[in-house]
Amino acid sequence: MVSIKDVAKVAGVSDKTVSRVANKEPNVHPETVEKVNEAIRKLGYVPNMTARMMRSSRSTTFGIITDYVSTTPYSGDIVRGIQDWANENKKTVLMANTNGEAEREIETWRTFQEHRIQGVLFVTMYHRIIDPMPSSVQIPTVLVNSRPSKKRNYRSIEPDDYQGSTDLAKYVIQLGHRKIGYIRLNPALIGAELRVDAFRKVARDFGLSQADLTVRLGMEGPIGKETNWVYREATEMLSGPNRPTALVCGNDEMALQVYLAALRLGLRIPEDLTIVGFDDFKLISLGLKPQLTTVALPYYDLGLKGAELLNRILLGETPAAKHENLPCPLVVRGSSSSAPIL
Amino acid sequence: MVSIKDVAKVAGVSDKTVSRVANKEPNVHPETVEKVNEAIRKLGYVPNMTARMMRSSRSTTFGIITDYVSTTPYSGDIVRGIQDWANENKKTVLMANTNGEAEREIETWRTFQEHRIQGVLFVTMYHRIIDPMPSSVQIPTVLVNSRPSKKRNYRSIEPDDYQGSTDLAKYVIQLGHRKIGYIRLNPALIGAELRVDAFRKVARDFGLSQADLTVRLGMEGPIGKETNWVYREATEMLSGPNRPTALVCGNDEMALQVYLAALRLGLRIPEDLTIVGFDDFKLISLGLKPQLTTVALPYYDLGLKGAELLNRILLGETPAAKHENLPCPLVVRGSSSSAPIL
DNA sequence: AATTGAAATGTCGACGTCGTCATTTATTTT
DNA sequence: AAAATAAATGACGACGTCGACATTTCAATT
Repeated sequence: MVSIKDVAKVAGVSDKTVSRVANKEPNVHPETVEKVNEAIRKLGYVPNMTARMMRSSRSTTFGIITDYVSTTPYSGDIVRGIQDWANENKKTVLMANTNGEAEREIETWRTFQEHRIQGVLFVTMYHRIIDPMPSSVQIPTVLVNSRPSKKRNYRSIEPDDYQGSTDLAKYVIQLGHRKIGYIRLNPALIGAELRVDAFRKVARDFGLSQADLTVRLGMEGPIGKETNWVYREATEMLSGPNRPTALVCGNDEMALQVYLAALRLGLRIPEDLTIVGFDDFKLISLGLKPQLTTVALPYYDLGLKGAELLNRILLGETPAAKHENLPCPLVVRGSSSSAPIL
Repeated sequence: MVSIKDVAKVAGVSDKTVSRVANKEPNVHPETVEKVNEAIRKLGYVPNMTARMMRSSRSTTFGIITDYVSTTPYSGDIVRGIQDWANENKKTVLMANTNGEAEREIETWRTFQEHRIQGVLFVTMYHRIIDPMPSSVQIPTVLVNSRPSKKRNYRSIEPDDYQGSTDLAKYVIQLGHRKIGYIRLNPALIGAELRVDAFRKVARDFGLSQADLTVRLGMEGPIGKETNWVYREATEMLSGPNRPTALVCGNDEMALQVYLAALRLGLRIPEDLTIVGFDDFKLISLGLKPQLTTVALPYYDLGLKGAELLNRILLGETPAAKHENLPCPLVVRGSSSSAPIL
């Protein structure tokens, strides 16, 4: 591999001068710069990061630890957000996946330490509470899409499920719907709780009675292996004599089930029934006919801001908030309309 | 940061001996090993990869270059496959995403060179023909999920769309279906061509006439921004007097549209109509009711085998085939059944 | 006890880069 | 033209590790 010394020899200068040129330091004669660059080009010299890091004993690499990448589609967007930020800011990204296994997580922290990375972005695929790194490892870390358990002291970037659900609720209720069904997510997820709480709150604020908002459980069991009651619940709710005019789903996956149930029952969307989801999984939300009104999870921004936050921390700044919430924008599409006038 | 020398001092041995212990070299006195390990534990010493790499001037890092991660869900499984292999084999993974932009790709190759990575896995999210790295860069590279244009000389790992589609066709035809509709993918994708060709071939082999298999175009236009005719086409095909008893979809996304169209028309699945897809995007294939019979894309294995292949190449082996195809297994679920007897 | 071979440990330097400081060369000032 | 200052360049070593080789210690053999 061609080194700075090879370049120096060819350019007829000292290695230090080549170093200067490579790092665009001032006080190098323009002619020398030209000569050196010529040699660099000729030899195809590329600086050796490894040596650089060693010399300066600080790296420019971020580590990403993910848990269950495969289960949630699009969660890869978090990673993409990080990468884009990294690219913009001349950082490199080392990645590892734990599959949710503790042993792998420990190995990963170790590997990251060996590589002397600057900091870690701990990315979970569900918005949930976690407790990373029980070991003695001391690498600056930011949690992305999850909240640290109280005993730990990490900063985090999370989606604002509460705000998203609030906006969604207002939207649906302001469309005039008064009989609303809500099929909720697995209680194991933070988002589930936040979403249903927000919706209930808004319903109350708008004067809906207990009976106007029916909440049913759509999924339960351990994450990744839950049992799915959505189709059954939806069919049941929609078959009754006093059926809701709007069905709100804990997420888009559920909304798909609800579509199928509704169509099977001969209901037209949105004329007879308004359906809304949450997450904006494009595969579903854009694939459905009509397309789904839903709330988008800011995956990409979560990654982007997470990286940015980590960087600020590394720079010694101490950002105010412990947990930053990113907005979940409401995306109105064709599956929702005014409540039918009775 | 604590170095090998600090450990040496505490353990009362030379740095070299610590090195030996750290690398589990033979011929170190058991007592010494114990003493050194004690010191390592006490000081929390973690070997410095950077220095190791420099010393031995070879890294243990693979680079991954991806293009459009976000557009295809689950394609992240390719990356997961690579990571799992890497983890198993003590390699680290450096990642970068190009978003399909040439400039970013060039930057990425450069960065990877700076890091002196061993080799690159070039991962595309669609099965298509590409031409990476027009520059002079010379890093061993394996293409994953895509095929290099002829002029280039890369090895690749690809899904066997043809085999998958062949199996699917046989399955559907052996169920007794004789009037079959096929809604095909964007011609811009290799998979599209392979899938439809295989299906046609099998139909011919089984003695179906030209009229028995109707192929329609479901999507066209530039990748990522195509226009979608699927719902319209499906509705049209299924409304006719002589409608097919089975509808084959270029992928699962299309199958979703077909479900919606069929349900709207009051058709029962699978009693009245068999629907099959391709890809096995779980969000759809498991979300549909009944669940979708489809062909699974071996994303995870693509990554795993890709990493393995790259490693073999780095070890100096010269694997026989230029392009390795991985099987796409047929996954039979509830959306398919025997053709109704007329 | 002397000899021999193996086992255990140590010394030294180099990998590629760049910070520190020294030296040379060019430019400005008096 | 000499002195003072600034600009340009170079020599050297250290970052942490481990390969090559040297030396010391120990156990086995005669």
